[in-house]
Amino acid sequence: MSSLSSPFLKDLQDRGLIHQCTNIEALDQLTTTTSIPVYIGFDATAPSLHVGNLMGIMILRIAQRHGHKPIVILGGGTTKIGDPTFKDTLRPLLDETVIARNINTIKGVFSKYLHFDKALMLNNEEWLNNLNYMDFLRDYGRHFSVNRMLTFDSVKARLERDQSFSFIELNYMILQAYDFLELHRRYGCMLQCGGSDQWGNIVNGIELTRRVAQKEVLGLTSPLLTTASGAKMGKTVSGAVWLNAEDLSPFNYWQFWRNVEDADVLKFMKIYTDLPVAEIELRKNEDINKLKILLADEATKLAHGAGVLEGIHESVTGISNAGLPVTEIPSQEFEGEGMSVISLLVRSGLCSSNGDARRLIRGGGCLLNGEKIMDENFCVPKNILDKEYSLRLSSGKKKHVLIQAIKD
RNA sequence: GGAGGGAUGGCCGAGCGGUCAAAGGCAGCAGACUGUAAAUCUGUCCGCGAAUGCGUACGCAGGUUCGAAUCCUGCUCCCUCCA
Repeated sequence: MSSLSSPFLKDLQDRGLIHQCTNIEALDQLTTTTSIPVYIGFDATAPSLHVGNLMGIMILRIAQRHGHKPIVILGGGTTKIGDPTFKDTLRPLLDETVIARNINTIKGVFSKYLHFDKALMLNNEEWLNNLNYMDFLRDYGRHFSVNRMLTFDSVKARLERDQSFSFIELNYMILQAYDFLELHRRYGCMLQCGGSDQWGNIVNGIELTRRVAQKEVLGLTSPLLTTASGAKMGKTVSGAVWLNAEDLSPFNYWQFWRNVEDADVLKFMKIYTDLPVAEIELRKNEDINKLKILLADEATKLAHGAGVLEGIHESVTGISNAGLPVTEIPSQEFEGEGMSVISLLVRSGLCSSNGDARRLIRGGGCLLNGEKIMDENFCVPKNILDKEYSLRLSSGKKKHVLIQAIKD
């Protein structure tokens, strides 16, 4: 890949977001001279998006910044089928109403990252639902070579598994290919992006468009990201790192970025923040913890708005508890004996069971307003609550919640 | 269609009538060190209980036995070899 002239592609390249392109010269020329619609598809299998989806979102954001037009496809139609790509088993087929509800909430997440006055969010159900099977087979099905489909790594991987690979799954890639063609027809879409695992699916769409519409559309994939220690991005054991405040508090989102491994900091800054690459390069020798805070701030700002940062900083430095996730407890529960810490740990979600809470306390990991609690049976008397009627409960030094007593 | 082998805790994997809530490893959680990093070390790691303990759990359903993850019967799913 010699020198690129398109600012958009240069930006992507500088940020390490380019893995493969079907025709980089053509794309470079196209994006240098004109503004094009760029599409990425997202699954609607969950009610929100998580950090694993964030790279795609950021690519669209960068595209928009350079004057191109992002098209977000929420795969309402394709989600009904389930992407078999590199999966070992058939995914459970999701109920339509669940998918519709998911799409609705996902829209909210997206609007934080893209300006939809100059971008589109579409549900591919719009065209997939009305397809007539016979017509579809005759008009499009004949352009797909099964021999060829079977050569794709994603399919090969699936065939090598012992479990059966059903026809419905083989159709996923056909429908995704059709999406691209349809987007080209309707909106002049020229480029589909995706993770490198989407290469085969993207190429199919390009070929279909060439055969049916005699147009050359393009594909660009990004590297599959793992953390320095090899874990998949955006997945932790306790679950996905969600981008919406309902599923993951801004404080915990911030903590996720704050605790990234040293080796990942610069890479993540380039991918997950708006900071100019030049500035990142300039600052790369600064204190690593300062950089992590910068990363956390910038990433959190995008997902939750700059407004949450002050509270988070105060919570982290101990000035206040303003940014902590809150667990409300009716104040009368503190009457009499007081409220048991074990119960507070469980109710706040810091621990998964009473036993878990007990173990935490035994291990010296439970703190109440910064004071280590060593007695498993400790009960919080009412007078410990400060004037705000609240207290800070912590599991270790990174996880904190605010226990808020409420009067009824 | 025939012959064998297998299914164990989030994952991998030992156990093959009692001492098994089930070795070991990984992942997780907390502690120590550091820097809210990595590596390392320590503890912990089904639920309830302060605890002796109790309840659930070794693919599913039954059975034998004082007692079963371990033996028997049937079922489901997987693997290997032969046709």
